[in-house]
Amino acid sequence: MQKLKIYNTLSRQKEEFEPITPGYVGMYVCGPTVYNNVHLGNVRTFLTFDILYRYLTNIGYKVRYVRNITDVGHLVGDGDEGEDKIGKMAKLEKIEPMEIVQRYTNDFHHVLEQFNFLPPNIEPSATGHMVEQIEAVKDLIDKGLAYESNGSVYFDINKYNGEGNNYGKLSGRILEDLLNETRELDGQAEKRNPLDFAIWKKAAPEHIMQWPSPWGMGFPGWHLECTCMSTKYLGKQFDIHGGGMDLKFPHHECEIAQGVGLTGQDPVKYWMHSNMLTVNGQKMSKSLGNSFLPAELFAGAHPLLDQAYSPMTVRFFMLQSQYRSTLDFSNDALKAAQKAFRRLLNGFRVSKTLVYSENPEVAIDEKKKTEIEKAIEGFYEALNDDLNTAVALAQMFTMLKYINMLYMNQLQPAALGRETFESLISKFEIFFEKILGLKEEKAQNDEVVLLGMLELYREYKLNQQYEKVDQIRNYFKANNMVIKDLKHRIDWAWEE
RNA sequence: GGUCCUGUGGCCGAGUGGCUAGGCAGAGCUCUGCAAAAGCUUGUACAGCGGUUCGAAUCCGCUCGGGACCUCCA
Repeated sequence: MQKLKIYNTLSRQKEEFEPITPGYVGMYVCGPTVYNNVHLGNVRTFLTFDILYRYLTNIGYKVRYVRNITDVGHLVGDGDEGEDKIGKMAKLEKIEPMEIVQRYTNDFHHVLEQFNFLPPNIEPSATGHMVEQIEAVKDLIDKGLAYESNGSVYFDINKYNGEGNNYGKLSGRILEDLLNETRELDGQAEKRNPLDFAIWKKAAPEHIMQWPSPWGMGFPGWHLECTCMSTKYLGKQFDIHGGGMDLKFPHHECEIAQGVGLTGQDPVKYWMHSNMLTVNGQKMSKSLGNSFLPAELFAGAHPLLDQAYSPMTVRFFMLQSQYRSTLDFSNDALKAAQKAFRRLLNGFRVSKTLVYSENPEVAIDEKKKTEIEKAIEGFYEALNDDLNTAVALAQMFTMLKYINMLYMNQLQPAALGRETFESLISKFEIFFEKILGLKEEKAQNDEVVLLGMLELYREYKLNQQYEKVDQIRNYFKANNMVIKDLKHRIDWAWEE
């Protein structure tokens, strides 16, 4: 088994990954709040964990990957007041909240599919775990770590820390500092301490998403769902919890507090946070208005883009950086990525055609052989080093060079020996397809090539070269297509 | 204001005490009917100033620039 090292936000250093149960990995990733379209920044986070999931699986772990859908409880605006995001959209569009949820869940799935992300093993939703969340609130009240106030229930930070815990340990916050910087927000009066966070919120009568509870009609606090769903499916303690940097505080901090409060145990062994995607050096975010929707990118329909970029180009582009670094999004960078990806893709296509042949005349080229073996090993080493996909790709380009040489007949397979040759080909394909999750994309405009064929057809016909004409017709026929030779134009159609 | 991250060649982006990252772009060569593709060669890069060290892009200090979190955000 590969020795994987992961940067753990909790310890602020790279740690050797050792699962709680040997051979098995439980991993939880905070999914989207489905109140509008996912943007490219969101995609980067899910890509990070897609790579992790693929890699863990590939090196032999049995992985249970849970990624939630937040469909209630995430509030608009600051603090613990404000409307529910989904409720707000539903009101604006005058449709059922569940219609909002369904629409953007579909969009989310569609986008992730385009980027070739593997689906998680379990994709639970907050509204589907209302019972668990209410039970958790009750439990926290029973344990004295939460209190009811005016129909809402808050987590008691002072009480929690008084029991020897450390709220703030994940994000490196100090309670006093946090207190000093607390702004005046509505609804603070209900809390014993401004830092206390809602685990259950009373719903105003006009609030469209609400459930009955021992504290009246209301809805769960945002942080609670992840605690309930992660522990339900992965256990009181599980291996990896991931999400974007911006969830570190307060979301993940609160999850730890809730988890510890409920079970007395730290819920997560390794916390992983992927960094932000930036545009002109600034974080891409919905509120800043500088976010790109995947669909805009694929169509090139955005003022900051001067052409369209395919999903795999973008995937490749993101893989060129390490997940803990910010990544800046620009036309130049994307164009470079497009070219590089296509080069790699051509190598992938070509690799499938390469066949080993013995040749006793050809001596083994030890230098090349060693370089290939080092590249293969280097690929694993790179991913083992906290998923350094940038370095892993660099190894792929070394492998690509030899694949191209073989393809161009600049290098004899026998010069590598059967073993190295075969491992070059098979590893390259596994790395490309299975671990990095790249794939061939059909040309969007194969129609253009078709029209070129028809143009040739027209010319041959004009020159009465009927042999060629028939040949072209046969190509079409072999693909269930026919050429329609009309008076005013030449066209093709599916054979009926 | 507090906490933290960051500044790498024309562009993107790894690295983090001594060993060529890589990609894109540029230049030259080989191959080639022409091209393309492919291969080869080619870059005195590490914000500035000082310090530690036999040796620093890498560690320390200061200065300047950029960013994140502290409030919804992946």
